[in-house]
Amino acid sequence: MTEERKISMAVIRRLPRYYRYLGELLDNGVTKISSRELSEKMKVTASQIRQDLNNFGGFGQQGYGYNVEYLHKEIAKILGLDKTHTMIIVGVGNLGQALANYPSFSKRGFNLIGLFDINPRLIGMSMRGIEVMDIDKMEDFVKTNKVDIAILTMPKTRVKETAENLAKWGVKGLWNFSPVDLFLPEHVHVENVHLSHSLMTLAYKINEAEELDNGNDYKPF
Amino acid sequence: MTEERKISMAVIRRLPRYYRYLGELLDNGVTKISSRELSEKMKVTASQIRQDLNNFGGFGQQGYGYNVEYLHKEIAKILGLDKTHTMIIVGVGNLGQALANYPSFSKRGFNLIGLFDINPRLIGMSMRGIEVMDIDKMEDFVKTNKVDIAILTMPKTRVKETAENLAKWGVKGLWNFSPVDLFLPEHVHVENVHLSHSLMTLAYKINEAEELDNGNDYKPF
DNA sequence: TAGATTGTTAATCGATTAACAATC
DNA sequence: TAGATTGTTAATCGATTAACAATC
Repeated sequence: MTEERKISMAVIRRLPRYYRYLGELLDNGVTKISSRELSEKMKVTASQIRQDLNNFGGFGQQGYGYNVEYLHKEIAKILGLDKTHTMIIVGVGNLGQALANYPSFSKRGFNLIGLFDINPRLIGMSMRGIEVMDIDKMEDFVKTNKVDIAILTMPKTRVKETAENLAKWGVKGLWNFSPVDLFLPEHVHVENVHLSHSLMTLAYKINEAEELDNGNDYKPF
Repeated sequence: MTEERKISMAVIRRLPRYYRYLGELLDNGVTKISSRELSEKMKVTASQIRQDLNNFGGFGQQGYGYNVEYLHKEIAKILGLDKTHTMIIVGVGNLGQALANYPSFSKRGFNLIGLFDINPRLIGMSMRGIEVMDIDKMEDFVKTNKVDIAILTMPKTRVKETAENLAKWGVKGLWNFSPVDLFLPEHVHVENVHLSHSLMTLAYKINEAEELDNGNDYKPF
């Protein structure tokens, strides 16, 4: 029995950035890089980069550094980008349409195979060669097609119920854009994009900086 | 001289969730709540809630708990939601339009005052009562209007230069939706929304779960 | 007053950084 | 071989959780 090394999400969330940066190096014809060089360009410590990578194996070579192409590929494997994933979008409003038109997803093996909405004016329309279907047809669709990921870009009132149904029908991942917390069985993975939270965080940063400029600490009373 | 209590971003990023949840309680007519009750509903520890809040002051009352309305308002103040913020959107493609139509921003005091694009087919169009302007007019606009936040939803090739210009022209916060790292003077605050990173993280979770199901650890060789 | 729950200090846990032996 | 840089252990730092005295 191999030992369980539970890797923290803090590590995982840094990998896409490494991956992106290595992709840029690759495009620029760079073949090798050391953790120190990488750390300087990415403004993290070299130690962190080496620790992060060594959670998954020794990808470098002492005295040399890392082969860019190899490391790039290995990170892809860790993240599961060497596999293809099927996706549906539930709620084809502005945001849903924006995501449907995102070209870089399919490049990374995320293939959109279905669009669903409740709005009769949208049903039957075609985007990226995919017809928008009535949400009533979703259960059938999900059960007959293998759907890995459902993108939830619908009004928040219907998200909880929809998420629970999708989980029941075998969808493994939910990419949730609603300001709603989903508590689902642990075999269903949820990734939240809380845009309003992100904006509030930005407001905090701006606000805090101004208060410090004015020489004021935050005073509750 | 008041002491410097540098509050970590980990704490700040939890506040919007508390804020949202308290708002829901408020809508449901709940007037008081204890840290324990809150912790059970939000699936965090009561200790963490109390520690987080006590970074900013004592908002509760021993033996009673927290007044929902008061705490909700105080968190708003901490995040700077008691002030209004002006925003412009730079790049009115699918995602920019989606954000322009997001109703909840203005509810929280984030007011959209300008839309900019490079595409002649979009320039002159009107969204939410705001005309899309040529990006050439942006410098003038930013310098004559007080712009707090610029939402960057443009192609990544032009983001770096645009961000540097906006910083120079006095914009305090950038909400960056491009897969680009911005290194700017520290008085300019950047909040990144890296959708592709988020999706890759979801792919990892799905993938990892399957490998564990199959009894496989990740094997690099 | 007795019971409840905060505010806050102390203990624990986990993540990051530093250091260096291994090795290419 | 000498120099460089990894992989990995040890030290530090920070964040979370536990405990409890203060107090409403």
